[in-house]
Amino acid sequence: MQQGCVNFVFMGIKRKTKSVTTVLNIFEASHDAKSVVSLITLVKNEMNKTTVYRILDRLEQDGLIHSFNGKDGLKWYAKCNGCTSHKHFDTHPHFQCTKCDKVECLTVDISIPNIKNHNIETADILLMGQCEACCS
Amino acid sequence: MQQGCVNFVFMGIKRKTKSVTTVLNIFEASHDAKSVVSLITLVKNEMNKTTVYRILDRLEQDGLIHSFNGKDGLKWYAKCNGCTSHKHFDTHPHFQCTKCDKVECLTVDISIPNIKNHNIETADILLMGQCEACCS
DNA sequence: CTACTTTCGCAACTCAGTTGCATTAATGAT
DNA sequence: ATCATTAATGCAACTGAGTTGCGAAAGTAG
Repeated sequence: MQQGCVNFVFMGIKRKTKSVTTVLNIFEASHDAKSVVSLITLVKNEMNKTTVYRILDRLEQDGLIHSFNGKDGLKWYAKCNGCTSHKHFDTHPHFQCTKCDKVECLTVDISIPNIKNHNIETADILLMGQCEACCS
Repeated sequence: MQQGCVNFVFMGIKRKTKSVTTVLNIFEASHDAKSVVSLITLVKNEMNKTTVYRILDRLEQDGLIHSFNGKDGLKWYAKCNGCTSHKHFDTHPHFQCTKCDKVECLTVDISIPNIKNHNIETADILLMGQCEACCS
């Protein structure tokens, strides 16, 4: 018998704790992506790093946020417009600034060609260069 | 005054040691990408892991191989056709199989759109799915 | 062969991410 | 409101990729 939080479709999150709310609020506040490392620093007075990792896992399971690797191989998370549904299907590209490291979700569509004898399911696309602030 | 190895344009590699030859031969033998982890295992009887990291660094400086992050954030290297020159300009996509983890350099061109107020310099594109062997 | 300098091996380290377990707290049931 | 259940948390210890410093080994020019 399932209990609570019926709005979380995949039941990654089953109890809405203070920590979960804190993390969710951060993602609501800005749609910019955040590295796990920066998130841990951001909430270090409120919760343990293990908790951060586990909450991010669960939020991703529920399709509320999505993850990808930044240019240094570190893990980043973001809540983009496409993240509202559990039908989260993600080929949208990300942009990371090579000067300030900021990461943005891009709304442009990049078409993935078919590759002979390969079954393509997803794509991670990371564009790199200078962001608006660092361009000028 | 520069010495030796005049064919290495950026002088990452200055001395052709046994270890360098070993690593280069691996990349010559197959154009499939290799993770650093697998390379270290492959040559563990011949050299130290620190040496592997340093040789890969130098070979990349010289444009003989190129690097990128795999789906788990681990570093991979490959020698593709485009790697022959020091004018190595790399937007070619990679493919990683979600079943067997194998990575291939793809020769298809994926066009990167311009992003408003952003200066795009490079792109890491990783397609994922099933490779030829794992499709059937 | 010698001198110079790159490269290597080793050991110790950093840091992201994980795991196990005991404790805490959110939730449904009473 | 209280109780029982079990998800979620904190902590400490761990794993594993990648890095660093330094003394020793080995290429290369002369």
